[in-house]
Amino acid sequence: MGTTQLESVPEPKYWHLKTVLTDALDSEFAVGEILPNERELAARFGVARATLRQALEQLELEGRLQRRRGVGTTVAPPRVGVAVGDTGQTWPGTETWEPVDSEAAAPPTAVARLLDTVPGELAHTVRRIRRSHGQAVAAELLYVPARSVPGLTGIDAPTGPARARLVLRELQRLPLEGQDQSVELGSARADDAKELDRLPGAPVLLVTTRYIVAGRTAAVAVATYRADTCRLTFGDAGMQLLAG
Amino acid sequence: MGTTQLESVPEPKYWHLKTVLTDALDSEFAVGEILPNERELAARFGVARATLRQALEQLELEGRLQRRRGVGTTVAPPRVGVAVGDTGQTWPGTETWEPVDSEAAAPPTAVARLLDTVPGELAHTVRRIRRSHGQAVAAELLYVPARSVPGLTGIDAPTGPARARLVLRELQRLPLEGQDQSVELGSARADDAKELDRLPGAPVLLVTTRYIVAGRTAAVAVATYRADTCRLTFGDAGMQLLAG
DNA sequence: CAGTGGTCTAGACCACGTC
DNA sequence: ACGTGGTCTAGACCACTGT
Repeated sequence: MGTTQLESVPEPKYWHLKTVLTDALDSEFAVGEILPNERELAARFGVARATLRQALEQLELEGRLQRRRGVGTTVAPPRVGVAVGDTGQTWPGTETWEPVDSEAAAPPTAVARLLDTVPGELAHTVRRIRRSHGQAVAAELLYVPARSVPGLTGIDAPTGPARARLVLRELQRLPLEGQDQSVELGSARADDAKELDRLPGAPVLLVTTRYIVAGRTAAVAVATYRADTCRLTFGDAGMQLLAG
Repeated sequence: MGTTQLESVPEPKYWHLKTVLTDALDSEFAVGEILPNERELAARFGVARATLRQALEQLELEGRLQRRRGVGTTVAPPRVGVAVGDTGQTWPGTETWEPVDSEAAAPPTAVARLLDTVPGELAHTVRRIRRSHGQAVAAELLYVPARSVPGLTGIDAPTGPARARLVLRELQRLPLEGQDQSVELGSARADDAKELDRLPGAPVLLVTTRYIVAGRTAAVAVATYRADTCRLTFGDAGMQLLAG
């Protein structure tokens, strides 16, 4: 960079490093290429490894790098656009989401509030995975209160995907009126992290969807998207790719 | 916590610390309360300050804490829900967004691609701030290509908010057909960080909106929302609050 | 096994807000 | 001036992935 900005407000080293690396990534590296290891890079830039890591962390957060323990640091492909909004009046994703299993469990209190159930009340809890180009991009927990699927009261206890599909089939019978969504930043719980092939605590985008049937909340889904690789799209059509 | 889990897969200290602190925040602290300082907390938990900081960082990312240099660490209020989608066929926010200024500038190449202009071509670039309860929650750059506002060719060069309002008024004359949006994780540029009262590099949610008029992209907005304090809402109505 | 990134330590100094 | 969080260092060891 040409910014020799008089140091009146000295730029942190890791910040400057980040811009240097960003430029290098743009000009000298191809997607998938492996960078030199952290000790080498730190030495080359004359900083401590912790400082170098601070810069790498930000670049990973921005989706420019991908780091894997035991392997190395590679240049990440541009983020994938995944459609999350605008499914309109149809229940989402028999193709996009892959059922994993289902059980009766008490939803977190925040979800119970949305479902308008009493805390501690059980709900069918369906676990699903969303894949894109073979990679898992999101893990979801879909909470369906018993009142929404009365046909399932005396469930014959199949397990795994079969049971999940059973709940979903019952749910999809209902006439969906609309949905609410919200997006916020979070960190991956241990189980989600495992399925998304990330470390616990990795930054994720939490998408909470409230499905409305007959004026009430019939189900709530909390989906955990990998923040490093995903760009969530809402609206008419998938947007073209962005970068930087 | 009671998890004395055999250490077969030893939990990182900062992760365990985080859960301990989370529980403490839920039970023993009120919103706005000031925590003991980092050196004290680190000593109390018997870890190095860097390790303690790793836990605090995650909690800040999740919107549970707010840290300010020279002041201290406080317990954050629940995230604010801010409506970003579903403005329908109306141009957004004469009330929510406060115009700051405007100039003719070449948009970043990613934006130029969306606008379908040649790279380097100038566009009216309007800067706006969005406030919620007095706090700045988002900074936006709205790019309007000259072709969208032909009435503004020989602009008489007012400056600041006046000029911004001029461009907006002209834009809002157009019949809006629809919009596309995408959300991704980013880190705050220095100028945005300043207006959002955060440090450069702070985690933000980047919302890119494409405004469609007569089948074309009439304008593109890139809004930078504080990821720590905001929950973006899409759809029918603002969702009730969530926590955890 | 060697090499990678992930965690952790015990210090130091700096920038900022408040008093 | 003082106390806060922010940056930075130079080490150490651990967990994971590949060969």
